[in-house]
Amino acid sequence: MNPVAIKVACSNCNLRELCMPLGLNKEELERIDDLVAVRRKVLRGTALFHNGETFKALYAIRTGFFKTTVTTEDGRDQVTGFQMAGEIIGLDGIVNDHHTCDAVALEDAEVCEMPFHRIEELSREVNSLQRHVHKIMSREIVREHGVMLLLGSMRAEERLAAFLLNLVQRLHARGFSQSELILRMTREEIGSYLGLKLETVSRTFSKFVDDQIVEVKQRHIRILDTEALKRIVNLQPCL
Amino acid sequence: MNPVAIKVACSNCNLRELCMPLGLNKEELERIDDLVAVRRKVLRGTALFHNGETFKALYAIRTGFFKTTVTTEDGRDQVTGFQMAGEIIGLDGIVNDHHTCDAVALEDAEVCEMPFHRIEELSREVNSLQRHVHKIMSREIVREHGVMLLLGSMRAEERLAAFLLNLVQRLHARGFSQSELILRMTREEIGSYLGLKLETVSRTFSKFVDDQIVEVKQRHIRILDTEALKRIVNLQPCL
DNA sequence: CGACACCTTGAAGAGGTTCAAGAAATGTGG
DNA sequence: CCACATTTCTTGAACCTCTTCAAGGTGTCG
Repeated sequence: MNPVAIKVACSNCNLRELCMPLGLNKEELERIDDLVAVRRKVLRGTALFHNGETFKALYAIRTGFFKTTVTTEDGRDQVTGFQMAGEIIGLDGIVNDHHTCDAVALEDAEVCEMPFHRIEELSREVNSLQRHVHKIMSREIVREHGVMLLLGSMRAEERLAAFLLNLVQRLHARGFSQSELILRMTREEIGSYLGLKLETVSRTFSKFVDDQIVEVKQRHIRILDTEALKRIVNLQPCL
Repeated sequence: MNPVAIKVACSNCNLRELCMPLGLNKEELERIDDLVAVRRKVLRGTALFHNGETFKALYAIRTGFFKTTVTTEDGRDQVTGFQMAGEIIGLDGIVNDHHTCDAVALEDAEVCEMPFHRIEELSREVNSLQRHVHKIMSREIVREHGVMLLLGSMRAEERLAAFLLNLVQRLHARGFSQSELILRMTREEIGSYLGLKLETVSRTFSKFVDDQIVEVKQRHIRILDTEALKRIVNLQPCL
């Protein structure tokens, strides 16, 4: 665990608008640069942090793709989210000074490590940073409400449709295609996130292919009919 | 919508240790008193705030019991949590300046309304308050991870057992019995929270009664065998 | 006391899981 | 670069858990 460390600057980072507040003046921007202690590379399959580890920093993803998972005493685990460039991970560690989930890179990744004590210091002085931190945490709470809704009340097809729409929407916001994507995770990981078994995920993909809603070649997905996916998500169960 | 408003002080509130940071000096305590704009009474069955309403404040529950729910376009809704005295609600509204869920009182309640701009102001100056706000939000994120685990990977009995253990533990922390509790919510609301139908909740209660794990008289629950509940939650599915 | 909301229980049915086998892709070492 | 091992994905069939539909019971409140 000796990460490659490179000194960097937010002020000329092209992801700034994703992970940092807008409308900062020059001086504030320079101070924000000091937030990032180091950049760290995280190889595919390795963890950025583990459940139980001491919490020291939040991480802004520069490149790559992560999953976060929680685990029960008896070894079951649940994927709680997939994170991509510009998103922040590590918020779970703040409460008890220890992380309560694992963050694992699903492809080679690079993150900006921002020591939390510095975030707290600086956000006392830069109001827009304070506001930003609050919004990021609130956004995560709201996202999780959505996942609870999905897990609590949707059927397999609805879950997978919602999942695909969400992924493609976030990718599109980052300049990628609205209709094509490459899944960075296995069927099993999708299933864990959606509360389904991997076979069910696979079968549901196959059903979507039959219905000509998507094309699936392994992890390469092409969405043929976005509207159909939206209809599936919003579909009233029966009446 | 013209709530009963009473001016109050945190400094002599017996719930202070639940909703406010510890170890404040006299001056800080006095300033924190100014956080609470008003107290508001919320009658059973009425909402403290609604989905879509402008976000202005966080609320600390003084007395009573709430549920929060999110709703889909097509009208399905999901209970995202039950909140009791000393807990904070409203965090969902920070991201977009609008609430994204409903908070409804399940029994007559009283809350302390804390305008969020004041919280932000004061937490720039009182470090322990800043830290406290961060922890509250992080705690909510971690709680929701737990719910995702429950919804994504547990079976009906495990869900209900986990639910009862969680409720009774929180009640115990507030000085109530470790073994007796009165449910403030219907079977349907429990079911919504746990991703089950009300009939399944009812049947699972009945099974627990058969197994002499609990006594159930409507909403009055007596836990006879806490260990059994814990075993059910931690039970490995098969192997 | 009667209306209404809430809860329980039964029987039938559906959706998802489990188990199993095979195919396709990926990685590894010679 | 190819053969082989490994991981990942797909598909089928049987099974099981939870849901749905239905009816009746219990409790509460005007």
